[in-house]
Amino acid sequence: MDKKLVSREEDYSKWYNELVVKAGLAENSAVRGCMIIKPYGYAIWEKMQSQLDKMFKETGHENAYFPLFVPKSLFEAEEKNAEGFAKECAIVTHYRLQNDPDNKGKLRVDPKAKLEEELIIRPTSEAIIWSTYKNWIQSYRDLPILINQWANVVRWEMRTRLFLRTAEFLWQEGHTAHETENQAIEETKMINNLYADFAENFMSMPVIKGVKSKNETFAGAEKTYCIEALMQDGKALQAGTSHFLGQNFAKAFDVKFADREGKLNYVWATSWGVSSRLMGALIMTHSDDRGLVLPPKLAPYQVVFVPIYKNDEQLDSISKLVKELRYRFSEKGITTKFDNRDTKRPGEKFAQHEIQGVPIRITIGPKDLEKKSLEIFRRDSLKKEFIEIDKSVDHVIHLLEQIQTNLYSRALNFRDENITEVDNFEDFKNVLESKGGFISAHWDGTDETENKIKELTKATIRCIPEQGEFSSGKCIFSGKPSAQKVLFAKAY
RNA sequence: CGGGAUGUGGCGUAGUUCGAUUAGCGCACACGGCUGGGGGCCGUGGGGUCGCAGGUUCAAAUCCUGUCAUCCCGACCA
Repeated sequence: MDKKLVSREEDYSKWYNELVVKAGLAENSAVRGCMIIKPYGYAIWEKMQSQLDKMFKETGHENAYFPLFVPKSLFEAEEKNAEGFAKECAIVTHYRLQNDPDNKGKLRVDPKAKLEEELIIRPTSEAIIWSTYKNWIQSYRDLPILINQWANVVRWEMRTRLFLRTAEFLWQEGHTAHETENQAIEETKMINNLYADFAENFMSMPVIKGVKSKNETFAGAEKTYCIEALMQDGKALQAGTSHFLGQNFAKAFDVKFADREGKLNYVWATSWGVSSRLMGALIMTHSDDRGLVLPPKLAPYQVVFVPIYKNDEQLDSISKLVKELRYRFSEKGITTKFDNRDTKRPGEKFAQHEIQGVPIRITIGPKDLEKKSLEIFRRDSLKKEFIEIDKSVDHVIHLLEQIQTNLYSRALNFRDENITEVDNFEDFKNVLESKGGFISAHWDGTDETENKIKELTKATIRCIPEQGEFSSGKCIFSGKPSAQKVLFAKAY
């Protein structure tokens, strides 16, 4: 099979890029670091979006939309947040172009159109949102505010990678305001659990829930909760974060409310987000050498019908059957597509749907019509079977469930096999070099040790896990006492 | 911003060391036909002036200078 994609042993990033392009998910744009999301990729994103949106709404959140531009004075209000993002901001300084007198047919920036105050293109929206919340909140009766926004943000990254890191990306960001510290913390945790639920039950991607070390905590947050996933090349990927912001933004933007006793208090805040990076996570969790593998719950269509025919009469009778089947499938909530393009041959269609990760393919030809059966192919195991037409609907329902859980358990096995317990720094380095994956080890809790390990090995603390072993021990690097093991890994 | 590399039809490339036919090939594309149960076959055809600017030369994709862009490796990050 010389036509398959670059094999796993070869450069993983090349493999990843080729896959993204060949599957028709996205491509690089002419603008450096930016990405064009193609229809098929966007369809998957929309699936994720609508599911997450539903989950947010079920937990009491509403959608709203805030401006793309953040005046610099607002942006710098919360100092830590501003400092954290300053190095990667795109800035609007002018609002008009004019004909260039020295260069016919070209335009130039009109020097007279300089903005009095620069506008930052949001790298995240805390600033603009909290400057707004100030006006919305007077009393505890105005709380909580539970708002989510679907938006694009810009972070001027040095090095980019399709979906995983692009200069502009799509995401959702939740921004909530609460009466008490406890309520805000509960919200932060609830959202992190919601993200984990989404990752595991919809993306079939196992994640580890935990808290970030101080070093890795979001700029401006008190505490960052996260979900961490492991990719097939042994690198970790931060899949979602939920931040407890304390009163930092309330103080920076002077957002006070009258509490139940009539006293003025700063409100408590959270923010949380997942981005189009989840697309990258999805790809890097399940794909194989034939291409993308999609969990049925996120596939733009779950079943594709491919007809095989020699003449119009054959196609007609196949089409008739497909039409009926599609109707029966859609009654059961299964999404289908009939690939009756006359411009491609079956073999090419098979290959294309495999690259695109369609969970189930049903092939129908004259032989099947005769035998009243169908050829059903599942993408995850690459196995074919023949099923009687009358039993096909129930069978496909069952198969889709199986694929969904099979993908999860496959990924879970891989993940668990790649968590290594380590007791000393030598082993730590060896495992990191040879095997990769997560390394569970004791850490003394200091920034200093964390930075030193990062410097020496490029591994960072992905999270302090919520669950697992809590026995105390000695830090593998400094030998100082440690309360619990934390997870290290090289990360995207 | 530091280190390395590369720019040749839509994509991938050969040619560059050592200057010389009409810049070659594969894929893709278009047309015709055979086909059709895993990226099939045959034939025909269209499309490039070699990233850009300048220089050397009888002659430049090839040599020189400058410039722009992209990619990879670092630092930074969801």
